[in-house]
Amino acid sequence: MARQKKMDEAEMLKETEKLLLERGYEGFSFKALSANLDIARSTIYEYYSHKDDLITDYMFILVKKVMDEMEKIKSETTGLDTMKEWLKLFMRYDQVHYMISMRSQLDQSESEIARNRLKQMDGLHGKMFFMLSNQVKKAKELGEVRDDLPNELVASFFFHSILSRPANDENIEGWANKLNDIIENGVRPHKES
Amino acid sequence: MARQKKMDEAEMLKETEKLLLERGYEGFSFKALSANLDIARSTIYEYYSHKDDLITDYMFILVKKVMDEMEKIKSETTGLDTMKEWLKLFMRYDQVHYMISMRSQLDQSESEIARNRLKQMDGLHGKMFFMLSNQVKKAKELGEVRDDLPNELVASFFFHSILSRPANDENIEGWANKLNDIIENGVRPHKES
Amino acid sequence: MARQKKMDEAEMLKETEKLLLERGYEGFSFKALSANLDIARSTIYEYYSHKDDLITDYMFILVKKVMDEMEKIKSETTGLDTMKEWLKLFMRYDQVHYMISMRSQLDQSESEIARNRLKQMDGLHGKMFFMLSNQVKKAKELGEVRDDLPNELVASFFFHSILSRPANDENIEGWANKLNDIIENGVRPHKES
Amino acid sequence: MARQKKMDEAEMLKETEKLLLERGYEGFSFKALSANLDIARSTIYEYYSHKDDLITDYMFILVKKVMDEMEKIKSETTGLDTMKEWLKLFMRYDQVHYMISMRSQLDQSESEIARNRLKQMDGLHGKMFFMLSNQVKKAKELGEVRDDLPNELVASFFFHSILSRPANDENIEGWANKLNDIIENGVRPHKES
DNA sequence: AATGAATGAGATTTCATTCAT
DNA sequence: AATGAATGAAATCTCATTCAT
Repeated sequence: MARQKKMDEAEMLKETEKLLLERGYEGFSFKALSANLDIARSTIYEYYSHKDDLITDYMFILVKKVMDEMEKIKSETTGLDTMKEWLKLFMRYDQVHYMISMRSQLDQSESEIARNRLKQMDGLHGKMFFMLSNQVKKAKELGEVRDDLPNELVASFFFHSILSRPANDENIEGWANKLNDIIENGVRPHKES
Repeated sequence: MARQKKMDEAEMLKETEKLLLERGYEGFSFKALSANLDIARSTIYEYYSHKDDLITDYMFILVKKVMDEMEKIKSETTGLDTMKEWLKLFMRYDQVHYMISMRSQLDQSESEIARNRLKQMDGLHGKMFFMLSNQVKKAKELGEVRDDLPNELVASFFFHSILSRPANDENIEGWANKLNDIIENGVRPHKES
Repeated sequence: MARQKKMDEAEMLKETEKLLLERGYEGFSFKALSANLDIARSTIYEYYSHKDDLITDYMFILVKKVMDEMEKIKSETTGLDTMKEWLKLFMRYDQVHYMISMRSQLDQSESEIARNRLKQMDGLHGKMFFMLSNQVKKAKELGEVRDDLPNELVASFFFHSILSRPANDENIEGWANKLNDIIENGVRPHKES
Repeated sequence: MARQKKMDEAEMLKETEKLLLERGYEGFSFKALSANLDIARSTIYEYYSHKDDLITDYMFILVKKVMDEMEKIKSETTGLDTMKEWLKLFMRYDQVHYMISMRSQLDQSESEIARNRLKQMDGLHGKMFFMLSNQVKKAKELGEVRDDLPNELVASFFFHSILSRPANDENIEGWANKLNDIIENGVRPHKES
């Protein structure tokens, strides 16, 4: 995995993220990366022997970070509150959605290391969804979620809802609340109101 | 090999869609396309002189088709019912979401034709969101949607909700109903129930 | 040689000249030609089965035309007067110089017909220079040209002098006179004047 | 095959010249060049990212070299003597004429670098003609050139005269003298002789 | 550790040319 | 005669990757 070298690997991953977001998998190249980092192209190979190794490494670290923060949040909150905090977390890491859409292109990678890391990532991803679903289950037990809805569907709803961005990105907190509100209460006027 | 047989352009677009979904923008190549269609690579250039021309043509036709069906549905239904039918429509055309994520890579296309078609597409896309938002507004007037939610946010919710797929894709109709139910009523148990 | 067809072959050659002058041998293509003539690309093949056949045909006809006019002028004038009239002729057909510079690229043509026509052209070309040199010889006999100059060199001087164009192309006749004056009398002031 | 051995850029330009003279702009290809240099085609792209970049680089260097030698000659001679030495210089660099005829094909080059270098070249070219004309003016002041001839026309005559090659290329010096003699004194016998 | 140099494989694209109608 | 359709060959160019220093 080639960690802890002298060259600032964190910067390398940061720049990788930037390039991936800007240009997508196809536009991402060691040529561009080395130019942005102002190092020789061949130097990157001292750290990652394949393009896909770097990309999957970046992706894995990203998902891992999200997971870790999810765990932390889970230990501090309960029920739908946890879900709401997770929602905010997903907002902060909204690249994840883009990376997921990119993932499929890596499936046929020639690098075994990359393919292996993808499997690990899928594992994490699965775990993440399990956590989400499980939290829904707990919220149901607390009476916070309707019993007639499949856990996975509700979980997925929280995860994808952040794709609905308001035109003006102003207030993250307010946006999170709105999203959460819709998911919890729906768009119909409440009966009693 | 079948000289003189006029190429079936519909088939070409079909195969284009297939390849784009399978491999993404980067993986899509005239080489692969020509192999799948069993024609010479250069033959494709008789129809589309740039790779991006073909891709944007496919995308435009796709969005147009969705738009047309949206119009039709709109003329037959009202209020949230319209939204629900649109939801089902989005499910049938769920490639649209993938294509949207691909769109950004086409921005710097060297083909002017492609760039123009992208502009047209953006126009259609804008119109589509306007229709969605407008329908939300009408639903509000019918008292079907809470007044405190921004039209665009609700619209966007309908559009993106279909990304929440149940594990087992069995029952499209059932799934659509569930999604719609969540959006309309939220995941919390109703107070009175 | 496929002459006398219904399609206006003269127009085809005219357009060929235009394209060759505009874009050079490399830029000339049946694709562009057919577009300019508003006919199908394949139609051109009814007249010329190879690109180089058309080009060499055009060139040959051009050189032939110049030759014919040279002959005519020769029959009407004598000595340096003939040379002067030829000079004007070369001005009217100044494409010839461009075509000559293009000629070498055709040497390795795959079309035997084209290679043969090149040989014919070279023959004409040789004949043309023979006529020029011969006329110089006759002018010498008339005492109009210095005896110490090689005929070929003087001949060549007349032929190439038209490449010296005045900045403002205004007056062709005046220009011709100036050129002729320099060739005949040189740029030094005359001793007795 | 000789990895790591730094490419000799001078040799690259030499071979470029050879190919351009042999085959013209159209016949010139990186494939042929790489074969002649016994390197991989892609290696050339490490030095010049566009075909036209290489060609214009070569051309610019060529014109620059001629200019520099012109300047040197100018500082050592005066009047028509300078012109005569320049004439010999043009003979040594007679490729220049071929390159000029090629120039127009580069006008629509897609490479901005190439287009820029063309502009620089045009600048040099303009300067060169200015030097020529200016030298004619000085020769006039010395009484060596007739006052009734436009400077530019005389200048152009010197420049193009070298296209008149004697059949047998034997004696460069003798040829130069003949050309110069014609330009200075004309082809007519002198009155007093 | 880092890098300059070189390369091979492949992608996009253009055209001359053929052939059936 | 004329044309629509298809094709093969080649050219330009881009990169991931290797290797010697």
